Amino acid sequence: MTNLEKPVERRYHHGDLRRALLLAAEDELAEKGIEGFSLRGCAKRAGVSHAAPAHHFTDVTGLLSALAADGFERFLSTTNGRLNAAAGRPPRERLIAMGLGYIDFARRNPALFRLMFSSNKTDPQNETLREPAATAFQQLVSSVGEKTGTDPYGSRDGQLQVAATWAIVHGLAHLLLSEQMRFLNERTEDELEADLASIIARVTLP
Amino acid sequence: MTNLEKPVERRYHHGDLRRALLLAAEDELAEKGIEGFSLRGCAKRAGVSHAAPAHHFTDVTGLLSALAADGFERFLSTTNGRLNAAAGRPPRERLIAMGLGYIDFARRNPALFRLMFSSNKTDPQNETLREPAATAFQQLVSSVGEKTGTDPYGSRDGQLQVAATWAIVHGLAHLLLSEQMRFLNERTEDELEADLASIIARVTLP
DNA sequence: TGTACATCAGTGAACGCGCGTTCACTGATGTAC
DNA sequence: TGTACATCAGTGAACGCGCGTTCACTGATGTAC
Repeated sequence: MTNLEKPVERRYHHGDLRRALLLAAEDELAEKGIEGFSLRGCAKRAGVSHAAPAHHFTDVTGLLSALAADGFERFLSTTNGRLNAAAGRPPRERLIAMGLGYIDFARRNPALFRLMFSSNKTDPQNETLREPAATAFQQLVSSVGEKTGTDPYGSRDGQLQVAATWAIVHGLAHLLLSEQMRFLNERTEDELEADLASIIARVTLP
Repeated sequence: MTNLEKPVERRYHHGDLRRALLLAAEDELAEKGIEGFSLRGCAKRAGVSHAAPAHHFTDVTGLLSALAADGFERFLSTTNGRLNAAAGRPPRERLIAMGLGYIDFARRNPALFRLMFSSNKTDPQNETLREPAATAFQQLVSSVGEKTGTDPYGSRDGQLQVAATWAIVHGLAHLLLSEQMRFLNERTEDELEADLASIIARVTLP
């Protein structure tokens, strides 16, 4: 029996515990929510003693910040995917597509979304978190700029356009997550997508 | 020394502990946030043993639900105040004024706002919570109806108009609370009010 | 290729902490007569 | 007006729990020679 045939389990060293812990943390977060999240729970999911995470993340905040950073990267790839899928369409349509991707991400990863955008459990100073978050914001600014043909930073109106776009999309995401707008939550997937697009369109007008 | 001159402190019975606990809970929430909130902390603030709250609220969820219900009532009076202050103005302006009240409430009571709208620490089935929450929603629907001159429930477009208004205002509130849109958070109060109005206006067009 | 050794990644017991809840109790209040 | 008594609102000790963190340790890995 060669080493290759040996079962992976029961090795003293994990191999890639950092990655495994991030995956475990995401499961933990999805199941328990931010409020029920615990480091010990993550270690258990990763099949490792509860003191092990300290070797990879200094503390809970470190782990959650890393998870949020990871979330922003996936968030970016979701919105980027929508932008690319709409390549060639008018900038306004691409902006709406990106907004739908934003909402889609929030609905698929509700707890992670809350961690990224409304939690005080991450460390906003953390460089590995700041950078992807800033990139995500920059993508939005670029898309608005592409649509208006100007640099949104350059004018008050440009800034307001960015804010309005972000706000409506962000608001829709939160409302859907908290299930507080019954007639929106009761729509079928297809109706919902169409309606969300129609709502976002109100803000992206000229 | 008559009883009236006696200090209020040190009475075995509190008199109005229920109310005192709600006030204490609000302080606790504001200082510790939802995640750091504890029943014992509330009891301590109210100057009462930590087992006392059980006589008025069955458990933490009960206390937080009552607090959220109270929040919705104050929320309503804030938005109502804005509506009244704009009495006589065109419906569209009144709708915008209400939206500004919505955001103002969120900024003045950030933790309470999160408790009301994004928390799973309240009991949504709780009747005393459901009723004021529904009333708040109904107020929004009415204001939109007043503006369009129709019953928003009656048409898809009416529903979308309600959703869009709520979403943009809700999104702005969340973005301001999480301080994730720098150029918005950096504005002065007056600039901010004007800009928020301008953003909301984009959605309330015809 | 073999050996010595430093470094690294994990273990598991122990710590102190604050939490929500339970419980027998006690002091105050209100009501019936 | 006085008394007996039920009910109510608060006390404080005790419970068990899960948490994050610390610590001495051990087993595996990688590197220098």
